[in-house]
Amino acid sequence: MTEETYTVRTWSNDEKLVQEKRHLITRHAIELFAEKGFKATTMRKLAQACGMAQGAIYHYIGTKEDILHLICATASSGGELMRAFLKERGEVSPTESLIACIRRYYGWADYDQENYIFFSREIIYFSRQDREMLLKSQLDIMAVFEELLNAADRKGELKVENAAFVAHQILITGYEWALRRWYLRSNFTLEEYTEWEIRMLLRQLGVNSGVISNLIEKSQNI
Amino acid sequence: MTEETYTVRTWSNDEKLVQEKRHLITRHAIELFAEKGFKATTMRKLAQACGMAQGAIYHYIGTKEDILHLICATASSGGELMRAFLKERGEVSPTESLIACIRRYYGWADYDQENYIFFSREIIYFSRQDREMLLKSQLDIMAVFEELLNAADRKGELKVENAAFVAHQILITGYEWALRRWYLRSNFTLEEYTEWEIRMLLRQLGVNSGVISNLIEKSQNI
Amino acid sequence: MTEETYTVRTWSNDEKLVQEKRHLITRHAIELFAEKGFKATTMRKLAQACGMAQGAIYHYIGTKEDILHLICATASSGGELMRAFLKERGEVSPTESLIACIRRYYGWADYDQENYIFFSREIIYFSRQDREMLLKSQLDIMAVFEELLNAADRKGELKVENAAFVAHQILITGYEWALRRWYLRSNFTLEEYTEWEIRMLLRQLGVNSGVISNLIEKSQNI
Amino acid sequence: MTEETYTVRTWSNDEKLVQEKRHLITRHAIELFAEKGFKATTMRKLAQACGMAQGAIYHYIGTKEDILHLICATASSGGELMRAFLKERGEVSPTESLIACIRRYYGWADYDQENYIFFSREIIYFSRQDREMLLKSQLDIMAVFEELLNAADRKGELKVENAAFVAHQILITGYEWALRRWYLRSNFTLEEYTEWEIRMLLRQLGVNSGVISNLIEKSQNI
DNA sequence: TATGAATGAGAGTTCATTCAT
DNA sequence: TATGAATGAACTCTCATTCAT
Repeated sequence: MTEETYTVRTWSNDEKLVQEKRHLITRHAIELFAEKGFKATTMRKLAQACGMAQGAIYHYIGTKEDILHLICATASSGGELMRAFLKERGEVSPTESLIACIRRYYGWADYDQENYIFFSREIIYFSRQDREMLLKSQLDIMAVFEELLNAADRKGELKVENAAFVAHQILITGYEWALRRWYLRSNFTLEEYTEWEIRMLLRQLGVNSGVISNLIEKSQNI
Repeated sequence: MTEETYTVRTWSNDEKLVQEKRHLITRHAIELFAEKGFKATTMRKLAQACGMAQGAIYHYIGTKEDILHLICATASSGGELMRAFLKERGEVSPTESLIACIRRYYGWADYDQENYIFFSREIIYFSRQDREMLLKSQLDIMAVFEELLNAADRKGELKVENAAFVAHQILITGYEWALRRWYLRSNFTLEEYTEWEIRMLLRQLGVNSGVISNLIEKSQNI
Repeated sequence: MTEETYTVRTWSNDEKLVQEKRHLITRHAIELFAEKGFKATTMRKLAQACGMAQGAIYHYIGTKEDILHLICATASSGGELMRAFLKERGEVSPTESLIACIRRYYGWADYDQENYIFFSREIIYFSRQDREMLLKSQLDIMAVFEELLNAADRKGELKVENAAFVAHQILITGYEWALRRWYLRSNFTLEEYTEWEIRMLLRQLGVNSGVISNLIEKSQNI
Repeated sequence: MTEETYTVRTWSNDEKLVQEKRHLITRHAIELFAEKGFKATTMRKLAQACGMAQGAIYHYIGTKEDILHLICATASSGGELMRAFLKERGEVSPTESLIACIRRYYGWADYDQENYIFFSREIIYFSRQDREMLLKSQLDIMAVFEELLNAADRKGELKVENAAFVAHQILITGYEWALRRWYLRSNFTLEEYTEWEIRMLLRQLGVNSGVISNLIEKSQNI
């Protein structure tokens, strides 16, 4: 958990109200920023989308940039979510866990597409701290993949030479689904896309074809 | 080759000068846009960077948006370049050609990093035509990879089940190098990154380990 | 009544305030446009004249051109005003009505001098619709004069050969008072100018000198 | 002849060349100014119309405003032209001369329509001196009409009570032809318009209907 | 003399932010 | 606490004018 390096200004003392309104604001902000971009989204439009007066927004935030920070703060715990997901699923073979995590991550990428687009596009407007936080989140996710790969290797389920590279490929393949979904969809459903990634991945890690098919089939039934 | 759907205004009749100045402008624009973003880059700063007066820029372009179009127009011939590259290299085995093309493309991604970042970030500000042009360029490159994969398959050099997916992965892996180089570099050089991609790729296509090593070694001597 | 073909943008929902501010803006705009011209009047100066900040004006209008339209919209009901005036005066002889209308129109021309100057000068900057609206207004006024001339003729009060031409002359004589008042005043008061016009007019329509004097005297007592 | 109160700058010593170029410039300037307005006409467009380089214009004039002055200087001798025209026609009855002058003036108004529109519209951009010069020109023309009216009155050809007012009306009727020709033409040809003015004028000056017809017919054969 | 690239002040307009109500 | 009118700095773009060639 990164320390909150700066506090977003508010005029209100009612913490709960502040949370509520900030949630409202960031929710609509992501949508608008993803569509039109941070700079091209005016506070007027954002206020309108939130059903608030222009001035009202400034009761809960200090500046437009603060919104980015708030979005960041709520959206930067990828690694933790992944680990929580793993724990919840309980003990299975590392390879099965890996497959489940890929499915999970690609599902998020699809669901949070707007966020992914938004973060990749507006990254320059984030503060250094926020940028680092976002990077850390992605590295965290990669670390999870890497650990699972290594664990599976140790168990002899597969053979990985460069876990860092492979983990990176798993991540970007999911990430690019979010970014390019709009035209990838003419070739693949998310399900197909995910399956092909898993299949190709396991094949390059030396897993036997029959085993791959079994693993995939098994993972679909979850 | 898409027809140029609109002409960028200029007050000059000296075609050569126009080319020169536009090159100057786009060069600095890419740099600034990549760093600060399109909206956040002011024409004053761009003019300054170009060593021109504010007004001077407008001799060679009509509007700020035109700059995007000019950048696009010069950067949207990926497929053609790739095919030209292939032709120039002459007849070799499809697999060797594939490897050479991957090296070539990743080299471009590294060299044009700023462009790649810029395009992925500022895409929303492009006109529909320009967006389509850029997409077409990427699809063109993917098509080259796909064709080579299929050719290699037909020759029995490898076994590909879903050439479209694999081509997509080759592309995005190169693309993401450009986008994430700043932190990937702490793990890989471009050379290493490219080699790992080639190695993983061939492995998942069922190429024998020994052959892979040979092919990679061979391809390095070009 | 022409339909309002386009709506002028405003950020305010308070209709009354919008009306008020627009009135303020157009009032000062006419003054400045009449003095310096539309193009030579800057929005900064206009804002200053209105006692507003530069940006404030744009809460109530969309563009500088909109001001022209707003001015137009309020000033293009000449014919209706004239007919309303006629109705209000009730039934009198057409000739007497004609004389009253001339007095009325010349009075307006004097009162609205700035408008008249402004319209005649800045006409090129008006939209086609607005131009047509203004022309229609003038033709409407002419039509009133023409009808009264014909009615008077039918009643045998005077003899008119070309009512259109005569109506046109009545109109432009009033119109030119507005435009040239600044030097005409060294020869005539508005009162004298109007009387000479009426006198000359009736004379050319074959009205007996004695009758003319009576009619004029009568019309002065209103 | 008004004294030239200020000299327009030139870099050339070749007086003839200067005259020639200035003529070229003013000729095109009138056209463009009449169509688009003084402010809306750019020096670039003017230079283009003249077939000169932007910079070249500034060899022959000092500023854009100078062009207005130059136009003025060439166009402000209405009274003299009228008197020259009278002299040339030789001795005829004042009334016949009056009619001829009206025809002449209305012909000019038609021919020089662009000038008339231009002067009436752009008057605000003229210097005080130029404005006075232009006024003087119009007053000169009116003076000619006034003198002819008085002479005719003295000869008993007609009866004029207020020669100044009548002269003013003759003038503005011609002037308005130039300004409103674009829609007046749907009702009158210039010839008809002029005849109606003459007919109405003579009638209001107490000239006998038969005589009017004779005079008009006679005047047409010139 | 002619050219047209360059200059930069200043135009219209936008918009994050403030503050009286 | 909420409103939205007001502010004014800063944006993109224009254009009369200059000046090196």
